[in-house]
Amino acid sequence: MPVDDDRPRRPTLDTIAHAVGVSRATVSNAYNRPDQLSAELRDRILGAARSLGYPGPNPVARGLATRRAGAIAFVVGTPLAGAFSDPALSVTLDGLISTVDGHEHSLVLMRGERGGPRREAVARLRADVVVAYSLADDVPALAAVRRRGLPLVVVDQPAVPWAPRVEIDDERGGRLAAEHLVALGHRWFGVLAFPFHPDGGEGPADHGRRATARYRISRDRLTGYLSVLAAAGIEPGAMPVWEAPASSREAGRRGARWLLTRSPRPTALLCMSDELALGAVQGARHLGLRVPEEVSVVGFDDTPAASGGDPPLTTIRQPLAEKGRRAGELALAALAGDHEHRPFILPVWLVPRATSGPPRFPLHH
Amino acid sequence: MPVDDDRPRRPTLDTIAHAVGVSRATVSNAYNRPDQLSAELRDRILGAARSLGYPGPNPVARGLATRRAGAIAFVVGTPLAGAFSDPALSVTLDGLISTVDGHEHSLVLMRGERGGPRREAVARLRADVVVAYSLADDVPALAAVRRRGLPLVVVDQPAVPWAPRVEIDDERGGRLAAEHLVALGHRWFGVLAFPFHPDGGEGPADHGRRATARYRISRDRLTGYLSVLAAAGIEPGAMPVWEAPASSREAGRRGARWLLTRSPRPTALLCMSDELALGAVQGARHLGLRVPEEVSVVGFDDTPAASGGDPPLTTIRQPLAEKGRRAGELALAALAGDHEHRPFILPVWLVPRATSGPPRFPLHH
DNA sequence: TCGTCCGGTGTTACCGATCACATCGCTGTC
DNA sequence: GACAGCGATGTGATCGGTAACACCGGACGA
Repeated sequence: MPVDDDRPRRPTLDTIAHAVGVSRATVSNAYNRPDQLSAELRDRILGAARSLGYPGPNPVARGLATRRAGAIAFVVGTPLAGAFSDPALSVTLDGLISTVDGHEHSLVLMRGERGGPRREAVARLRADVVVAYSLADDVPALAAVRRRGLPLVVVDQPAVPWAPRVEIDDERGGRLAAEHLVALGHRWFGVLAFPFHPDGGEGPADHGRRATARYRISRDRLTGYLSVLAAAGIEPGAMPVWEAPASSREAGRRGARWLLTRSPRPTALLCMSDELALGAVQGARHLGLRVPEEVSVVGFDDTPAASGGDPPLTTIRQPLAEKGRRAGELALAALAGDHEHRPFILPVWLVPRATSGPPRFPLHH
Repeated sequence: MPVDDDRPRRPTLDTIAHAVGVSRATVSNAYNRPDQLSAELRDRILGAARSLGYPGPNPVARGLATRRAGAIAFVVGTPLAGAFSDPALSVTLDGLISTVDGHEHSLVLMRGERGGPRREAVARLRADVVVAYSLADDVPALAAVRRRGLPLVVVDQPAVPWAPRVEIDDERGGRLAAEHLVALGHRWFGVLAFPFHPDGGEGPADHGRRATARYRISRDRLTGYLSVLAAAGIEPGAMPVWEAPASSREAGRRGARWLLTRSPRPTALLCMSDELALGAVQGARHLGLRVPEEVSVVGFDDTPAASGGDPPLTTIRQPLAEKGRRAGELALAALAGDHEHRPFILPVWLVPRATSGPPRFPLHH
């Protein structure tokens, strides 16, 4: 790629230095260390810069000299499009950006295809620290991050022993949801699950697929559900589990349609996200089932759509925005050389709303 | 900020060059121009790099040498948090990222506070081109972009004469929505509008505020609405217009609550986004009004939530993903030195669904 | 047999800054 | 009155690459 020198060369520090008759370092100081020179000279320099159209020190060159890219990378594993349509991600990202922005760092986004972000994209990444969000365990890109010597901060996933992380107790979240429904008297359940493997698979997930899951979150939430059901004397082996390919309403509708046509029909659906749950509510209605009279639905996350929905969704709340903020703080800390490895575990709560209630026939069949 | 040299220096091109006994340029070629050296030597170099833990050419240094930051900046004007919660943005951004990703460019995000992105953040921006999304006209940050000599691509807003842009015919969209409702027999309207000014104001918008609007989109859509109503002989002066501070359901609910308590009560609500419209539907229901029997609601955008909602929303469709993709193409083109200034205007359609119908009393009063 | 072309590699000059340190002219002090 | 101290500026090395071009030896054509 030849540099196209047809466009006029833009002014640099040198241009200004010559014009004012001082050294390059002094011009640099005018921008970066105002206390190092007299106010009068500084004004002269800045004035000359303005009239010469110099926009300030080139950030890339500065980056080389300071050996900092001046950016933090946010890496999403979600396949292809649609990543940003996930409100859980939106809210988390928003918390993150609100923390790092202003601290002279910008945010660069890197997305992955199926199987995670590309290794070579990591090699080209201009960033000082990487925040990984919702990646499968052991994606090759992470090895590339380590190879580059970049600090890594993990949100939820993947499980990386050498990286600080912020997460919630997903198993506890699962238990809270299941306990709520068991307490209401439900005995027949269906699970609308996150992906277990990064292969885009959709459909009923058998035991083998669940056991080898490469997403810790899906594993933990499912474990939470099952432990409660087992304790309540419910045979977990027979419980239908639908693996959705993504956290979207459309996927939730499809899953619910399958789950609610099993026999015996579940009276309660445990969903791993609010989007899936919202889709499940729609799916149930399409089947002519009333929520919560005939089917209870419990989500996960408590996104804005959950409380604003119709009906408002019973769900497990996790502090999404705070998760983003904490991740930002950890990233900033890593940049400052603070290598804290203690995971940050945020709380979860049950938020009962209008999509859960006692089953119509407490003793189904 | 002193460079912390306590951490061991990482290998560079020189390290590898010395180890293999070739020149720096040859190592560089091994990565960037495989055809410039023998395959055997290339393998030896790459092998040495691997065993020495060299992660490949430093992207920042490469950026300085090639005079490219290797990134495109996406600048959002939306105040503070919540930007990513807007599905219209999500979809557009996704289209954009899917285009530029893979072309050796990453995406850096810059958000603004009230009043737009900060000028100084623009000065520090490591990017080769800027994509501005939904900014008010004349925000100071744009002057900074120009000062830096960065190409600019505009999506929808702001109106910048020297920048290529992609947009829709917003006035036509407004007309389509209004014509649909007029044809159904409506005579009493309310408008749920986007912000007219970047001051976070919320409430009824009088004529003065509307006339000085700094958001072209809000201006044009409103003009579209009003032109149709005027043609139908409806006095536009009396029509209530609520200015929402953001495109969110919560804001929509609040606006609808005010609009639907005017007298005479509007039988139809023209909303500038689907999120506002979805909120309006909820607001109407809270007031005990049935949609569409007692209130018709028409949105704008046709986001996934519009079709998946309950009830499905009558709306104006615009090709959001394509907008993002086109913006990406324009950005890539600008990078390649192609300075095309013809605006890219995408089509809009009316999508009638379940939230619009004839008014209960065609001749109100 | 000699000149030329060509693939492969080294040379050298940047790219546009930052930073540690040297230098310079004053002022204040004993 | 000499010297230390200090604020203000200049010097020179460096950050880690890229790219144009020079150079070198062997193959090939005349």
